[in-house]
Amino acid sequence: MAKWVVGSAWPYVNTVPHLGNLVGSVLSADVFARYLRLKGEDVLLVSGSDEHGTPIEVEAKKRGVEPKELTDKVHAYVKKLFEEYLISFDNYTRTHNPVHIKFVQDIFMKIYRNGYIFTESMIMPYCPKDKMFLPDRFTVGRCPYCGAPDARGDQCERCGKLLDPPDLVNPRCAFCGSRPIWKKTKHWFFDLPRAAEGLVEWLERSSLPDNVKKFTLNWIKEGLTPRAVTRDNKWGIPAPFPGAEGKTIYVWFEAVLGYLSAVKELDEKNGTNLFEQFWKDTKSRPVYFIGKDNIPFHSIILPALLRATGEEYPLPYNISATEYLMYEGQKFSKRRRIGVWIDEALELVPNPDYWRFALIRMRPEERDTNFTWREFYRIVNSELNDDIGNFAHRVLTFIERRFGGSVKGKVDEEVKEKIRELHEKFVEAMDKIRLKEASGYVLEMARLGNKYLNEKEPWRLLKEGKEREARDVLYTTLFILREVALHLAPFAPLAAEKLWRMIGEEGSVHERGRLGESGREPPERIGKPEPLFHKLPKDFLEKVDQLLEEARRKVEKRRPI
RNA sequence: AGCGGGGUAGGGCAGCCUGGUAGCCCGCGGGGCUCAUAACCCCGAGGUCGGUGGUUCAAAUCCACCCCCCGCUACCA
Repeated sequence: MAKWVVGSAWPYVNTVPHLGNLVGSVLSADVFARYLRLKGEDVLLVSGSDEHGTPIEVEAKKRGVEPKELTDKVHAYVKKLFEEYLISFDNYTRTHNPVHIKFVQDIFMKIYRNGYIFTESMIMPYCPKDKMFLPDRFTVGRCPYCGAPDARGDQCERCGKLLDPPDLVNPRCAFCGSRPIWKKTKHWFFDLPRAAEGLVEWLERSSLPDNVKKFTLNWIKEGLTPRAVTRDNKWGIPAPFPGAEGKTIYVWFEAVLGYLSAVKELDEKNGTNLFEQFWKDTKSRPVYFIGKDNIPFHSIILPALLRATGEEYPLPYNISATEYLMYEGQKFSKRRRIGVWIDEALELVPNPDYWRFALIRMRPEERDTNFTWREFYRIVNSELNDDIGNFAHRVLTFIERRFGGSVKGKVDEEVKEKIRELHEKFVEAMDKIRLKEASGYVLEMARLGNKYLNEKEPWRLLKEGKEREARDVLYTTLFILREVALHLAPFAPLAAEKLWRMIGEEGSVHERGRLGESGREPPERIGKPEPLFHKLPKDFLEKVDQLLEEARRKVEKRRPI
């Protein structure tokens, strides 16, 4: 039995996550973690709010509150939302917690002592009025190429040219508009090229997915360079290096360490010894769920950081980097209000199973995919409700009405064999983290059941007095239903549990190791049949824009940001 | 601009690595069944696989160039 640390990218709390964020990281990680538990593996699912960095500091400043005050609220809000989506975190924590802060400082001091940190001086724009160094994008001015008046220091949005702050004509501070001065500052750099030595060999031999492997190898081929790990921000983790007072650790270099500190935090809370078991054993298996923009931080930088401590940590066992979910053909955009945010989604359609299943069915595993309402409607109404829900209902009501709720017979061998094949395909896909593909096999099970029922026509058998044959047929479809519940569990936990009870099973379908019971015969006595799902109304597609507007208005009142 | 990923029936996607009658779901047309939440099952129509050129007996699949979309490109997370 392996030890798995399943980590999902840490949501940055300057905003509420949208559906694309959800499917790319947290939801996918949860589905995978649930699958592993179902297989009987030892799993820790961890993530948390990424709350340091300039954008938060700026937002807090704008509101006249302390950054902590702001992130307290957003963290609580987002954490509750993930609970509503039934994300089964073992620890959903935050980067501004004492355990993480100390852990990060310890790690960086080890790296420092091992000689992977050096300093370099640089000249940066500094706003005398706000008393802070200005990150590139917070210095604005006239673009030297196209003359746009509000070009940012990193790039001109009008002509797309990449800039450096000194290029700007009449530069000014993005917050107060005053003219920045150029001031010398010192930063601490991480010697990534040295720390990453040997990682190429690991990568080439690793079984990481093609997109991650290729991207990373290419990234390395283009040449690794030392990266600045300190910032002149106030809001963040104080850099522990001698002489670095007033500096903080760049968020990217500390948030990824949260996968480790989150486990440490569990130990401190519960007096357990999980960190040793899950993080200090090189045979344990860290798996990360991230978006495609995030690959090198997980495939290179985190491993290099850990390696530079001189201690032994497991390398990434797998990294599932999804492409992007688009919204009706466009990019999700907070500013332009394009898309659906996770609080609005539940306000609009309150059942988390519907969103979970639909999002996994649209999961951008190989390429960008498109969230469309039409597709959402199709998945909920036709896949969940008709194929699965109605199959369950027709089987169970038939057993209730014609057999008084109890049936026992012989399970069709051919069906058993087909289910076994689907189960194997399911496991294979899941192991490769092809969650969308795996969800398809659950549907195939239900379709197999529907087809079997249509072909065998037990209602006709009863009329012809062939009661024993009818019993065999119904017991066989009950067998299929049991498999549907089992395999649906990671995707739609509520419905799977309900179905599990309705077929008369004991305990919870989510019990550890339950997937190993695939192929067993179902109980004889069923529970009370009830519809598993309900369709979205026929006029849903015509009304959805209006409904979304209403949901958005409601949700915005309680949103902290 | 450079690098990476992608462009396959009306919609959503798989196939491409390991060339050889183009596949799945929805929608549409026809039929069947009546146990079921007007659900289910079967049959059918619909694609010159972004464009051009090349390699090959044979290309969605390999190569080159072009067009469009997405991401990354060191202080934005």
